[in-house]
Amino acid sequence: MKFATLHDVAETAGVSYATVDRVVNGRGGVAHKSVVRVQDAIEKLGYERDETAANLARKRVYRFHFLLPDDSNDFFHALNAALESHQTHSNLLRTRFQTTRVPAFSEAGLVDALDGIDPARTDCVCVVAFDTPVVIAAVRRAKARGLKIVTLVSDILTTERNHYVGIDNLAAGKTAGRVMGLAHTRRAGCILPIIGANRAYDHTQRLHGFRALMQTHFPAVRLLDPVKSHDEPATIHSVLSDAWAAHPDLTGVYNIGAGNDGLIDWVSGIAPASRPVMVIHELLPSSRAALAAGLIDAVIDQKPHEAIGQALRIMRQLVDALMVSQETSLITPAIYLCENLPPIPAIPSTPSHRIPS
Amino acid sequence: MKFATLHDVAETAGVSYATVDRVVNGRGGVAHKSVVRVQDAIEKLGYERDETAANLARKRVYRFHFLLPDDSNDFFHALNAALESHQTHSNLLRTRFQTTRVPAFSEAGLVDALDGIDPARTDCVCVVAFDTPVVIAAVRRAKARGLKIVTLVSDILTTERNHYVGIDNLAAGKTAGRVMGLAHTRRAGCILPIIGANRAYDHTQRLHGFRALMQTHFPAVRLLDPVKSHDEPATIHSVLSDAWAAHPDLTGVYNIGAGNDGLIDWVSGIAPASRPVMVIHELLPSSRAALAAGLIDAVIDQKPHEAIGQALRIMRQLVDALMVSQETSLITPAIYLCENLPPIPAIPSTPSHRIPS
DNA sequence: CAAAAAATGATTGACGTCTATCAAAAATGG
DNA sequence: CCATTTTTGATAGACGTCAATCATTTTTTG
Repeated sequence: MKFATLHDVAETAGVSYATVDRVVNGRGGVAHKSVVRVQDAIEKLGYERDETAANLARKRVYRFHFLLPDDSNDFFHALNAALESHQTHSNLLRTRFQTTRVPAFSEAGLVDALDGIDPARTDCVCVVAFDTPVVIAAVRRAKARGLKIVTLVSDILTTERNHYVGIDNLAAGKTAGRVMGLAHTRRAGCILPIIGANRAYDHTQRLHGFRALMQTHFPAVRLLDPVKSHDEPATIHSVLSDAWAAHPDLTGVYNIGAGNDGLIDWVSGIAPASRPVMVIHELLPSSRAALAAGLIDAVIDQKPHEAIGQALRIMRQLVDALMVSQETSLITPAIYLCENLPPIPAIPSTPSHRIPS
Repeated sequence: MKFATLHDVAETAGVSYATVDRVVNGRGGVAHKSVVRVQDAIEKLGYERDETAANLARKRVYRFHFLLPDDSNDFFHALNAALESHQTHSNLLRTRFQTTRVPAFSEAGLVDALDGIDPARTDCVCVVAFDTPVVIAAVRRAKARGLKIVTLVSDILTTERNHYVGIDNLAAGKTAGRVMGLAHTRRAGCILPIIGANRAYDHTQRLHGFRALMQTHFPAVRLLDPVKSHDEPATIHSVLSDAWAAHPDLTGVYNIGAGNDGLIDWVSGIAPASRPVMVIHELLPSSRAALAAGLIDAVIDQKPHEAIGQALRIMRQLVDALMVSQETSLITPAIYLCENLPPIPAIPSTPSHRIPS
């Protein structure tokens, strides 16, 4: 039941270890018949390279640098938590992390951070970028220095980064629409979409998806014009009060952006029997609690943990230089109702070495 | 930017490597002050054990044996596929798999398979068991031989296995209920639950959750008595035809068990505008296609891939003997609508060694 | 203070792979 | 057949940890 080693392969192939090494590592200078014999032996023994030993010998270490917005935005908190969770669980994979908080929405801050990354101590950068010429130029400089760039959550000009891991905002909006539509099966209604700002590309994408789906599949439901919230709880609260007064027939609210605390605050003052169907984004402590309490109906979540995991996988592949296809990995959104809330992740705190008792 | 090694720790602690080793591996016989110095050095250097080197040195190999029902049931196919997917991706973790197909519903077959597992070549068994005295006795014998036992999907007497990884069927039923309820927001309705058989514990659990949720939160919706399908497509088809004839006001169908092909077949003959809301279980090729085609509304999925992943994690922990708490890990169900279908997993086929071109 | 016990040091050979070097053998060409 | 070239063999030192041994030093105890 032991694993076959390269030495075993050499023995059953009837060649030396050196030859086997030349074959499996593609060093060339091996006669065809020897290649065949080695491959046959590998096949026969079911040999699988022990990647851990290989990485140990190669001294390969993945050095990743994350640039995350230093935003009060809940979602980035969740993203950060996801990153930390992955950090503690990925010591198996010889990965070193560095994280820099970049002032939110600061072009200069992002550019500075990018320019400050030393390719001598970093292999790959994962950045929540935005698509402006200045940032793109900084990304290009970083790539010229030999760094690999993965954009996260928010993409830039396709040709300049190596990969994008993100959220399929169109699908997210459509999913929200489908949930909302489900709640309007065989009945008319009136829905208020709330958007952070028109300039937020991801928000317009979601709105677009939401609208498209509602219009094709639920034409009996009336969509109000989206109102802007600037992602601020207080604004959302007042926006909702106004809308509720102006449209007594309101049957649904879809908050596309952040600031859900204001929404939750508002809805907790509405009679449950008559409150509109509430669909929001991002599963966070507050939205989770509101969902569990029955104040809102559905949360569309971007699965930050999965996004980070995906990013890490791709970053490793980039460093290993076995990255050819796919330039973008889209995360499909999850739907949470109050009955399928995932367990609250336990606090890691796993020392990698045993402390004697 | 290099990683600190145990030798580095020894040096900065001013002790020998041997002492450091004794500390971090808890071998005892170390003076308190030395322990402190080592711990301080670890802290100072930010040392983290290189698990890959440790596992290499330990020659630790996880040898897992899976006993899965050899059922035509779609779900077990999915489970099997998930297992295979994990197999190809987990060569990093020094894990050896063995899988035995056990004749479905055959107590004797399961017992034979369990008794046939040699503890000399297996560390941990993952089994889809059922809770009968004979099976429990076999599990007890296996444990007595030194094997660790993880039950999957279907649990047995709690005290006899080491861990249960499974599906929270109550939550699954409630989730289905919530989805169905959402589709009956502010309107009455009439729903037909279809069950495989009363004796299937998981089915009754789901039904229970479904009922409880509907009755408390959607009292205006009438629940018909559940009809039995024996999980057979043909039966489901005829059951649906009958119900549709008997209850022209039917607004929802919840199929708790398998046999969805019959359901899909039936629904494709109904006018989309008047068809009931269809909620079913398990995302499989056929149900996925039906969802995408708009023939059904929601699929509640048990995430077999995650379940297997969870089982593997726990099995490793059991073998490492760092398993104390938790006796059961419940998987929360996922909700799939046609807009948030996950990408179809790519075919792996990753040779672990490079083949020269 | 001597004897026993406890703690520490020094060292070594795995584990499976990578990488490199040097010598030896086999195939090739003229 | 000799001189090249190509292909192979043999070997050794990493990588970071585990596990074990044996010798030595320090501390404790009576």
